[in-house]
Amino acid sequence: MNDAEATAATPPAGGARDGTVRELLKSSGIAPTAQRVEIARFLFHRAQHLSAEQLLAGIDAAGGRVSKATVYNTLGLFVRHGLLREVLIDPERVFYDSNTARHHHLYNADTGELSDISTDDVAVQGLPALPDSVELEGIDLVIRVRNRQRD
Amino acid sequence: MNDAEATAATPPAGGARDGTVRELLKSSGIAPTAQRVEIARFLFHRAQHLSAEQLLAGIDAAGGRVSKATVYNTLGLFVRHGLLREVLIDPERVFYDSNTARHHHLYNADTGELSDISTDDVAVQGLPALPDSVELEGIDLVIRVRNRQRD
DNA sequence: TTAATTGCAAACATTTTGCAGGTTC
DNA sequence: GAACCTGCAAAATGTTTGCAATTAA
Repeated sequence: MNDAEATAATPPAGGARDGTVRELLKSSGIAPTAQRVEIARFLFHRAQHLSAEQLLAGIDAAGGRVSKATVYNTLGLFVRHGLLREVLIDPERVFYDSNTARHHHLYNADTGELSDISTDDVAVQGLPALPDSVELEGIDLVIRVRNRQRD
Repeated sequence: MNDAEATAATPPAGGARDGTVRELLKSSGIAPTAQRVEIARFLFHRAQHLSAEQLLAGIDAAGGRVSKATVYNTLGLFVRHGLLREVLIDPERVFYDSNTARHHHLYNADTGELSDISTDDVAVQGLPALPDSVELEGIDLVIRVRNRQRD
């Protein structure tokens, strides 16, 4: 029910905009089809957090024409290729973060507002030594807050 | 498809076991119905991470008789009363952590194994000053790893 | 006996899938 | 023209809800 909205903090990882998007995709080993370019343009224009539905609606509103299946396919593809980061904050839906630089999140459960926190401000201390059998995939830090006043 | 399994690290928050569960519920302002006691016994017997489905299956296997609706109702109730903590790690389903003491998580995306990390080992440094309008609800730190070797 | 709780089944929302038609190199 | 993509609609989850029957204080 909450509307998670992006609060840009740092520029998009790839720094890709407009025509450059095609290059970004190619250099990531992704065939730059019309739909993928459309989606990438929308996503990487600025750092933001979007659900699949929000993305689809946004592209629609911008006059784009991409099917739901392709949106899901493409989001998964971008995540696998490291262009996008999944953010699991709301059990109802997955959010996709077009800022892939290392950073953390501040989430207001009441407003649904999701904002970035730089690792300069908040850091994780004392990472455990990982067994040789595994490798670090990522560190997800979410600071959850809510508006003051009890139920 | 992964099976998230618990790796106990610290004893259950309430330290409740057997008959004491009834007291735990009462002192939390929860009417101790047969089903809730059943669920609480199962959950708080030890620190663990369970999905709703796993909980239901576990109770079933133990000879208990609780409906799916009641499982979901009760999990939500326990979370609202602070007896349980939601863990959002897998977009497919919510996990519930019966260890409500402050701690972090280590998640192996390949095996689905989820284990606790003490705040003595890994700590978050430099919490931002929060505006007066909000209060801290919690800090979720997940260290994601996967087995070595590429796709 | 009045309010709260349970269980069933149906309803929901998000995400995935099968497959026919298109596109690309 | 062979492999890959797209879009539609249907299917597959996990979770919630409506409501009648049951239980509890």
